[in-house]
Amino acid sequence: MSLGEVEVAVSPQEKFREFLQTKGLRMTRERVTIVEQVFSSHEHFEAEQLIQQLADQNVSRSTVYRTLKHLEEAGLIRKVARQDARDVFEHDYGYPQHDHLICKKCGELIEFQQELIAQVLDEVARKHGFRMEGHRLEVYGMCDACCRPPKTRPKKLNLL
Amino acid sequence: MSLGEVEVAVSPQEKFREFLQTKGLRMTRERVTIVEQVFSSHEHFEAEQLIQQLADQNVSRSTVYRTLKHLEEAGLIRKVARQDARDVFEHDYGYPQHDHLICKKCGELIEFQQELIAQVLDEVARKHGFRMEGHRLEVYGMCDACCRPPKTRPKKLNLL
DNA sequence: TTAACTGCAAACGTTTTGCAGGCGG
DNA sequence: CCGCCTGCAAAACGTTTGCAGTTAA
Repeated sequence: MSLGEVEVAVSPQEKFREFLQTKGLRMTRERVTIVEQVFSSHEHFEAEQLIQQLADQNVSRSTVYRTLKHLEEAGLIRKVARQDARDVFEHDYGYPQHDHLICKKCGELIEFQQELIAQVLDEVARKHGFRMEGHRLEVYGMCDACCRPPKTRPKKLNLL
Repeated sequence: MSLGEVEVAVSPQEKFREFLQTKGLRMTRERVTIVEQVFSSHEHFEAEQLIQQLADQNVSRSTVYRTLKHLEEAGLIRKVARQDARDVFEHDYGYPQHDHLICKKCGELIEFQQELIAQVLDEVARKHGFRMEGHRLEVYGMCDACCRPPKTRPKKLNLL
């Protein structure tokens, strides 16, 4: 499934390097490592997670937080929700615009795309003379799996 | 229901008292005071604000936080956004469903109503077998006022 | 009476920052 | 060589909690 990716002309690494240059900042070993880890999968992630994964590569907590901030400013990632007291991030580069259904029970984030929403928001913004830069839409509730009573799902894994 | 008013049969105080009773909790002087303050205006507010306003009425920080949690559970208020690191609340009782434009510069929250959004979300949720309980939509950008650079008096456009 | 409530201060978990030394450009 | 970068530890932040005395019902 590694194929079929969106056509990103420039890799996240390159994109980040460009951003850093325009800001007079530098590409370091730590930053390369972080970008690598962040873009190694399309999963949502939290700072703490990243810190764990990078622990054996000698990247400190502070550097992770500092770099996440830069990545966000560079438009490579974005905060997508808050789970408990932690920020949840996801890719914002080479990834189509979408929003999330958030299960209050199991915490799962389900992505969905809905062209109409962006259109409606454009219209609303225009009406208010508001220069829209982005949005965050979190839909709360309970996911399909968590809705079903336990007894109807005896968890058969016949296909293993 | 009274003339012209929204159809709120019961006052926030009463509503809260009912909620507390069903939970085996009590209506105290502090809780009355807090509900009073919270519903004295329709403005958005933060915990810290409330704490300041209630300081001279001998309501402690802990009690404010604890009561906000109950008010939220009672459906009287809801978290509407995050500003910096703080939760922003607003009334959720006797107040129509709406979302917000949030100015990144001055922090202003502009409310808007858009029937279509709820409809779209209903549809999306159904498609995913998701039981929607609510949503939070924050639109980021810059408000009309902040978009115009010269603030107090429009200076002449002496282009350099 | 008795369980819930309160204020206080200490605790909490996440994120930020000051610092002294290290290194990219 | 300048000044951005790093790890560390400590601080900061909003929020929560343990406690012991207080109070609603």
